[in-house]
Amino acid sequence: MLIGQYEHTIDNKKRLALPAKFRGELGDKVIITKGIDSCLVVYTQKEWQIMSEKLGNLPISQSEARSLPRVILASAMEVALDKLGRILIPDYLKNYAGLKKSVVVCGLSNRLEIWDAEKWEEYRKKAEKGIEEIVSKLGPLGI
Amino acid sequence: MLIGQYEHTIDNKKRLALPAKFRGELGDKVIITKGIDSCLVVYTQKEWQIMSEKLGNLPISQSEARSLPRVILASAMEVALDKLGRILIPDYLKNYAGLKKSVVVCGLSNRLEIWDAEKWEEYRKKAEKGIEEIVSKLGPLGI
DNA sequence: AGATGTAGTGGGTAGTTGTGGATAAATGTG
DNA sequence: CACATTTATCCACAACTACCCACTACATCT
Repeated sequence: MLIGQYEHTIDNKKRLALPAKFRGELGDKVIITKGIDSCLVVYTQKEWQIMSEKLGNLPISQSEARSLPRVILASAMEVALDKLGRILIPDYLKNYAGLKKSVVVCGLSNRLEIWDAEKWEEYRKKAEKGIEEIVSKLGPLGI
Repeated sequence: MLIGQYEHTIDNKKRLALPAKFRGELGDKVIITKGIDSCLVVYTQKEWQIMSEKLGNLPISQSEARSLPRVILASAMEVALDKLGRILIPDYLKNYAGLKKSVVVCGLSNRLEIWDAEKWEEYRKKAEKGIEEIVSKLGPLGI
């Protein structure tokens, strides 16, 4: 299971080292694409399979339902890990997520998300406030 | 059953020995994550499984559906116990809980909590006062 | 009380990881 | 076709981590 967060840097060749803990699960090729909230998403080949099937089976009546797979699929890229577990992030994705030097790689059980470090901090702070309420309600109920 | 509290120290390599009494139940890998009230929570792999399934079934809004797993999963870390039952506490968790050298490890039946020793003292004093009230309310309910 | 065993703490060493750079192949351009 | 710029492969360093073992304190047992 992919969990945890790691702060890594994109070097001057646009390379990003994926956390060593994840490598076993990731294999030697991954799919990287746009995520929601201006982050990037990294799927294993297997998870991508599942994901793209889901996207293909969306009801096509709504216009959003058509645009979502277009954006996600068209943005996707298969990238290989080099011998040291680094991937190359294409410019258009790097720009989309506003990645600078310092980024955060988060494990989300079946996929990774890549955030610009500052953006992540911001997002996390906001999200944690809302979540504490939810969790504190759930706590006594058995979690 | 994980019960009791132990005061342990984090050595200069960020290692924390988990109480020997708990080791059998914990196995060789645990999940450590943020808790409420600036403490850390340690789950066994099994308990984490249960926990994450519950999270999946929460009735929540769209934006929460994204932020909740992000924050919860990203905050968590799978850490292995070394041969002497110690775990390595990642920096971001150590900072979150304000852990210094001396910490308190509490058993809470299905999980552990890790507190900075001073914070725990403070919290305990406050909580014990409140408990009298709570108990007096719960008493008639059969606890 | 002394011996024995276990637990908590501390440290040394070897291996791994993250980062940066060097060199070779590939691509595009004038 | 030659050149410049980009892309890929390889290697080097420093920092960190994992693994191993040693020491001390406390508890237990004889």
